[in-house]
Amino acid sequence: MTSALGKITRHPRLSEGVCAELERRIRSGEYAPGEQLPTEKLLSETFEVSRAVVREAVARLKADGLIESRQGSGAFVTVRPKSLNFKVPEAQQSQLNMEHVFELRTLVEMTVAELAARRRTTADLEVMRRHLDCMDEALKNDADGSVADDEFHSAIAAATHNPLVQRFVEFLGQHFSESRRLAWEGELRTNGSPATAQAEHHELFEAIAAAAPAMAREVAHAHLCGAAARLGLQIADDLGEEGRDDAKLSA
Amino acid sequence: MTSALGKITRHPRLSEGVCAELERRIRSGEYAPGEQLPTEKLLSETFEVSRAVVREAVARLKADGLIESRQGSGAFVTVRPKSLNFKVPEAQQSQLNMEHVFELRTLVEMTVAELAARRRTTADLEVMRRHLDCMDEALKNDADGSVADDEFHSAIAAATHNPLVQRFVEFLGQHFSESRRLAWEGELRTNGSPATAQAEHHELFEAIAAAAPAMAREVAHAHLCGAAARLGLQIADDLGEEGRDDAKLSA
DNA sequence: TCCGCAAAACTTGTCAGACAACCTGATTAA
DNA sequence: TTAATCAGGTTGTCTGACAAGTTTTGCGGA
Repeated sequence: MTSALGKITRHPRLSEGVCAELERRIRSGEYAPGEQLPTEKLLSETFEVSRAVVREAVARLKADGLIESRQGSGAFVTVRPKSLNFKVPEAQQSQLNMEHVFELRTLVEMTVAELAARRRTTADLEVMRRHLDCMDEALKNDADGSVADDEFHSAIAAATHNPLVQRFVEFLGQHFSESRRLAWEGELRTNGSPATAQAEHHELFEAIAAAAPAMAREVAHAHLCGAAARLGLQIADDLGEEGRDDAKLSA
Repeated sequence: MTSALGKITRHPRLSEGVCAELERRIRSGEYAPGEQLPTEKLLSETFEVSRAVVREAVARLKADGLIESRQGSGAFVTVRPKSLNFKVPEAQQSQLNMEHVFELRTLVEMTVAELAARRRTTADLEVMRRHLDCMDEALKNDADGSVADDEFHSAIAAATHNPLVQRFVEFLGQHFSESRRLAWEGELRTNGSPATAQAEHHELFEAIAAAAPAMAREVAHAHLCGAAARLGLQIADDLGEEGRDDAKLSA
């Protein structure tokens, strides 16, 4: 029953199969933007499932902003995919994808560190200090400091006083929460990774506390590049080096 | 059957009301992370709706990553909201919120322009050039150049050769697609806004074409600050001015 | 022929009940 | 004590029906 395309695989949740197939058809352009997609009745017959399953799949796609439905009229592919949510492709095993995520993260957190150095209040600094101490403690006791690690980065983002920026930094950070726990608890520990990272954290904190934006930016860059390297990710190194930017021009 | 008494409002889609109420309870901590939330049967009785409605609301929250359900066991609030999607709060009317979005956008696109100046190929430049010409044309003919505007910014992001970065830039840009169309067609047009913006676009293109990262960053900053001002948004101006960063320190 | 308007025919939204698949905890037997 | 079994609860799916809203149809009148 699982012919190549157009059908749905049966074993997982039925609605997920329908959902995936519908999403594929929309993204492939088989259902064009603005077009009305088949009625729930027709879809349920096509996929050989009940209408309830189709409705659940459609509900999910509505939540994702891919389709809109009007009672009595039908369901339509959203004209301008004003998808109000941003999601990272599921292919998380992909090394390349993780490198892309990490580059975006680096790109953002560098400027975030810079802004934090300009905007941080003493209250912001206290929060950072607390999480920094937590990590120091964890380092001494061979404990897991990954949570404090997360929260330290989050505290820096909070110092921009832009809640959206903070949420985005947290969002990106979540993609590496596993990696970070491994760095604190796994084999990498014996490698001295946490100690190195913590030294960088101290540098970063000092730069922000000293209200030195350019330095904070630079240190954040170094820290994130180091973190990427420790995770075995290769990211381009052309993000930093503010000073010699346009020197390259003549070359 | 009879409508809610302070529970859920009835007029919109019934499932949306349930969804909103459940999300509120989760975010408020009433349903703590990891906790099992009430059974569908119980929820349907509480809200006085059918189980189908509850299921649809739950499906949406599952799609958002707030809850997970296991057949036979129950539905649980996701322990660490590893929400694999990032969404901007719905309160779009909020001026403050839009300013936060715009600041995030500025923050990202500045560095994106910088990266584009380093990584762009001649093919990338051609694409930018095409959209730039489109806008020139639209400017002459009093036509709508907002689509080309979108695509110009997207083309710059594409020149980073990081698809995730491109998607994120497009995502943030979508939040201003309406505003941008108004700028091209509405009252702002008589104000000369599109002409000013287009001049900045040319500058940005030149900087990227000349492989001048620092200049591209600076120009992008100016362009976005200008765009914010034209939209009546007030965003902080402490994002640019790389050169005199640490001069402030002594002050 | 053309127009206006009401009825018919869909389509989505909601409801109700039932069964299947699955998990959990308690009971019972070895 | 330990292991198998059973009963109850929970989500997943199915079926059929009606409510609410939209679109098309078709008829009567101009």
